Amino acid sequence: MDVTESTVSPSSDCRRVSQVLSRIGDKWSVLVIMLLHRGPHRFSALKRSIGGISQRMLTLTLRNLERDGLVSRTVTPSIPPRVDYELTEMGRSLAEPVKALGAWAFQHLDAIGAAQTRYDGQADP
Amino acid sequence: MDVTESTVSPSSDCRRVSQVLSRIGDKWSVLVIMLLHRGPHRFSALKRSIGGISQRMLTLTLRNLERDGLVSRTVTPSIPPRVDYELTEMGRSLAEPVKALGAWAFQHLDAIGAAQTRYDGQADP
DNA sequence: CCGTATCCGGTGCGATACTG
DNA sequence: CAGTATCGCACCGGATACGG
Repeated sequence: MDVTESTVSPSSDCRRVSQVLSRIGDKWSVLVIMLLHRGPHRFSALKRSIGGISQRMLTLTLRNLERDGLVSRTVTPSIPPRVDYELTEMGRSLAEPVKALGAWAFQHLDAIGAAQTRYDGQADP
Repeated sequence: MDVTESTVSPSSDCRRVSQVLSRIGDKWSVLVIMLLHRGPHRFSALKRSIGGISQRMLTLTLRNLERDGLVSRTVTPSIPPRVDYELTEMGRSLAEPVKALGAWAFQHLDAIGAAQTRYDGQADP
């Protein structure tokens, strides 16, 4: 199905799309996805790689991603226990557009910064 | 510069990228961008097209996008006043990766929905 | 090691009312 | 028409402590 044209989404779909996008919009999901895109990671490896995330938010983020079918969670019941997270096929396919967006953001970092300073400069002082 | 590989972003850039992505993550920005991608719109036209947005959030969203240099705001001082919003060049370039993401979301709506039901089904009841 | 439970401050966002 | 101002709540997310 071609989404780029002809499909004027009915409002219900529109809201559902927004919900999906809000997932990638929350604070940590994108970081987690990008890390997992390099391969499977353990919980603590993710926690270490992402500086400044609380374990609460990491578990919540991973739960949501798992619920959406984007990451898989495999428990190895040893002592101490070991849990590995990995992108599913769908998760890997999501990584592509996300990477494109990340690349765009990176390329326009300074342009955006300049625009902000310009905007703030003519109002604040 | 090639972002897709070899560039292990230093943490400062990483946070700035996250900030940019948080813009597209907030509730209305993407909708506004997609609407403006079809051409310039007046304030009230945007408000009408997006069902359920308060005028407060519309102004805030537009202000932020303007501050980032993504949309331009042109005032026609008539009575009643008229304000048109339009994507800048940078805004149009952002629309492309955003459309890709939107297309992905649309394509995977049912897969995600199914995954969620499956996940909820084996835990809740 | 991997989580869950609880508390609590910051803020995103809607509702409403008022200006130019 | 296109905003700004104010209030109020819900909820996100950090800190901390505890359990398997």
